[in-house]
Amino acid sequence: MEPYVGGVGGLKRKNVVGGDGRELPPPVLAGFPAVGMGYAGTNEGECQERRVVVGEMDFFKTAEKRGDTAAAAAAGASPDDLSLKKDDLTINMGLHVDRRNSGSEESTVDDGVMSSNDEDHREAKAALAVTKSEVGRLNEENKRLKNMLTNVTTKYNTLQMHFVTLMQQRTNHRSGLVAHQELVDPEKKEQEGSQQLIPKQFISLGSASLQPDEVPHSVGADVCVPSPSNPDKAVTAVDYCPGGKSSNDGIMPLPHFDHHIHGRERGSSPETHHHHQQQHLPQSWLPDKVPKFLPGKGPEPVPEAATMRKARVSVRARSEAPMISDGCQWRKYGQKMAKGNPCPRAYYRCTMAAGCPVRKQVQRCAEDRTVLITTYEGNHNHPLPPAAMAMASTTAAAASMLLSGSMPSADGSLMAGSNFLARALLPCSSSVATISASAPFPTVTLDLTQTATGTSPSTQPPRPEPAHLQAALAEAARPVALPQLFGQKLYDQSKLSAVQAVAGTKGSDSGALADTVNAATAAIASDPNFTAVLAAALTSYIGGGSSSGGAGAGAGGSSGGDSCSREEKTGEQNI
DNA sequence: CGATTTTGACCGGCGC
DNA sequence: GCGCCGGTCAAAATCG
Repeated sequence: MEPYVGGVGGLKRKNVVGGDGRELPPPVLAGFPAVGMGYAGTNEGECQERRVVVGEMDFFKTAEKRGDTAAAAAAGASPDDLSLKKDDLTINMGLHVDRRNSGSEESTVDDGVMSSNDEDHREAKAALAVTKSEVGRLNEENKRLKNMLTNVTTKYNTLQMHFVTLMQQRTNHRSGLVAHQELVDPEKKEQEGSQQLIPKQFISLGSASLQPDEVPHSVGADVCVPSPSNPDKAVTAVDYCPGGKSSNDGIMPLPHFDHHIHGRERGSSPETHHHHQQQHLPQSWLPDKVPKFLPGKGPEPVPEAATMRKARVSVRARSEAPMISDGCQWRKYGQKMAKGNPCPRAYYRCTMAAGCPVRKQVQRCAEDRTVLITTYEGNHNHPLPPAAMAMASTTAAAASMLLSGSMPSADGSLMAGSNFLARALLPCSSSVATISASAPFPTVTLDLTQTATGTSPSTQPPRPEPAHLQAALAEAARPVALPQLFGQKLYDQSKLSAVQAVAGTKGSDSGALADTVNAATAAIASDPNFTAVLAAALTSYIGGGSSSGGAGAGAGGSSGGDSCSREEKTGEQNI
């Protein structure tokens, strides 16, 4: 074994040296440098590296700010039902804010009032009159919208309970080793679930003070995580509920999602294997984890190798900052030019704990370089700060879905319905989760960019009108749309973490998960950060869908983190 | 001085 | 077998 003789680093650098003595990367490389490199330009033309640290785009801080605004809007101004107006979009949506619209309105009125010209006065009065009538109309709309919001919230709660019921049923079946039957007859399951749509189960799930034997065993059983201190000891995720025993000083344990199933993974560097060992989980959790791959039942039995893939979660966000702040600490360990994208792809690994196997790739979208694509992979082996929980939960839930073997069906019915649901439930957001099945690794993409560019509603996907919303909810609640479900604990923790991240964390004794869920429900209207979490929940929800089997290993191509165009070619499906 | 970034080399998978 | 490609390594440089 020869010691590795790595590159010679700086000695071989051929880059131009900047005026400050620092080297400048080749122009193409400098396009959108990743973290720490400081990025001063706003587009590909301004690619010079400078040590002017613009700082990361703080995903959650931004969300919080917007949340305040959105909350104010919910209290007074109108969120304008489900067919939002421009201002509402700026409040609730994307990562960009365009306030020109509201500003221009005000200036119009002011200009009129200040004018000494009679005609201008008349115009100003007319404008004021119009404004007053507009205000009245908006107030009416406010009331109407509040009612609608209540409706949506109620129905969302209903869906949640629905989910919980199904989760428990599913688990009960699994415990009887008949999990696969749920695949065969999801409709029946759902009907049963409908009949048991009772708060009792909701409460039982949410109550952190339940006796151990009262807690449905399934609640935490789906997500077994190795204890950071003792990787060999699987800990159910329920142990991580803030209402539980865990005490943490602002650091929250994370939902764990392990996509590295027993010793196979692309790229087998020594270190990678090392991480594998750290993550090695008791085999007992496997069958439960991948019910889909029970032999001999599926229409297309998937080779075991196909299950041994990493799941990835890709987040697309519009940002001029070099990196989205997701609450974790990252260390850059590489940068490569990826084929088909002039922007370099940066590789980071989590440095919050030694040996944390989580990595992420950051890359600009080739088509729209304002879009930052962050792809997460792996599981943290350490607690996370609250700010990191939302993202981690999102990725965990999404990845868990993939890991569970639930791939999107080629039949788009479920997808269509859920997409509809997503848009209905997220009227202020267009976060769209997509699943790429043909990439080497199954990838969930959460697209948070869609409304950020267009301020014109006409350019947006049609927002559900009230009637449409009803239809969406109804469709989403169809029996066929509620198949075997996702890792329930992840689902719960998604919401949990969302609320905590949004509301600044209730603390370790926040208590009943039910409260959290309720708060999360309330958060729908007040904080766009919930978008990601609900997207995760939806993703998980979809994850229980059909079982068309793992897609093949695509040819060498990259997955979520790669260019937009390629991903679109890979037959991903909208949720 | 430790942590982080930079960057060419190395490695393994895959397609031809 | 060869080349391409994505991912990772690790020495050197840089930062705080």
